[in-house]
Amino acid sequence: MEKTVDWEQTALISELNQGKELAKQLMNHLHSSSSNERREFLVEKILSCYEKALSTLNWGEQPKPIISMLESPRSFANSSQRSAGSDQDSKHKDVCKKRKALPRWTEQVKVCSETGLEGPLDDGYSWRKYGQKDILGANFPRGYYRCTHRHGQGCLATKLVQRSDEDPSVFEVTYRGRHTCSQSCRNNVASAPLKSPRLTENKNNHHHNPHHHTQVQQQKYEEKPAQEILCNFAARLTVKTEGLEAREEENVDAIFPSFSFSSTPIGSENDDANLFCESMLENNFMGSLSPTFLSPATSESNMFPMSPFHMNCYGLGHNVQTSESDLTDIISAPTSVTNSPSLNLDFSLDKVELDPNYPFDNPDFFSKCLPSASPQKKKMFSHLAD
DNA sequence: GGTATTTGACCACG
DNA sequence: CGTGGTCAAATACC
Repeated sequence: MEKTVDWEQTALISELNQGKELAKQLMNHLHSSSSNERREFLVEKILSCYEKALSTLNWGEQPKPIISMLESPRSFANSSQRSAGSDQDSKHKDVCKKRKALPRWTEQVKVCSETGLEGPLDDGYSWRKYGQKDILGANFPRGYYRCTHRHGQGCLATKLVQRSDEDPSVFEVTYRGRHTCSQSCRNNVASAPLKSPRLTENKNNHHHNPHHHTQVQQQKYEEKPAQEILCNFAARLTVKTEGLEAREEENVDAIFPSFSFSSTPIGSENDDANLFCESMLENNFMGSLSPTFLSPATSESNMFPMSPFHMNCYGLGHNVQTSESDLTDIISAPTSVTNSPSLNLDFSLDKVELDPNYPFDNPDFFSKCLPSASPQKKKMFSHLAD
């Protein structure tokens, strides 16, 4: 428990420091010719920082329903073992009780509401929706997705997508289980035809959904070129590891290599790194990584030795701090450790355990992985690659 | 016709 | 018994 307290304090300090630095950044942007979008983004991040800090202080007092629900995993229907039709009576008898054993983590994916971008973004994997449920206390229904290759390859990865009540432009995506399928991440990362599951808000919910997004908007979204959508994907992405019970299968330390959980203020010298993270997000790059980083067993996993970097960008100290205990105790925290992209921006690429073979110096890298990055950012990446 | 989504029903858990 | 998670038939889409 002391660890938790220490961590809380660290997280709190980090968030507050971060808020301060972001405010400074914002001040600079006020004097420059920065776009309103950039300013709004900073404001949003600042608000988020303080929100997180406050939430940290309130730990255990007012757990969000959505988070606390994660504490009580339900039965796990191992559908691959289920037979249809005649076997109805026993169909749940052989339910695997080990759902809890599956690694879980949550991402908060923020999208620009004004872009008409709706629904969870493509994360590099193909998902098939298998259910939708109105959740008590939530304004929006929760969507249930499983890997398309469940039957073909027995991939048990699933995810839950819950639109945030507080900020409808935020989707909480809870991944569960890792991909054992061999679907190619790289294809999806590079030219991800943005999958657009149908709106999760539906007729059951429109009565309390003031925005009342309809199929029309959905259509608009679907017709948008992926690049444009990605460009509009102003992003906030949080990854919360919700359970590391998978330790029984793999060494967590190996999954989460050491990284700093620093509260080093973000100076101007870190702007590059900041932009780097941002750009990764804008191109949905991180989203593609996330399902991967807990999937070292997947043959594709080595494609993205970026996980530590990912965590450095988004402050996943949480995971390491709590890897020894059942994280479900921690998960009841009202919010994530942080969803602030710049928490740990004092990294250097040396620190990060990047695969030396990772093709940063490959000209194709930017065109393939960062198709919509601006020339300036691409240039900046080149600089970082050096 | 194959594949994906919707949706009501069922089930397990607390 | 209420709730979240899943199934599977019906439906929609390509």
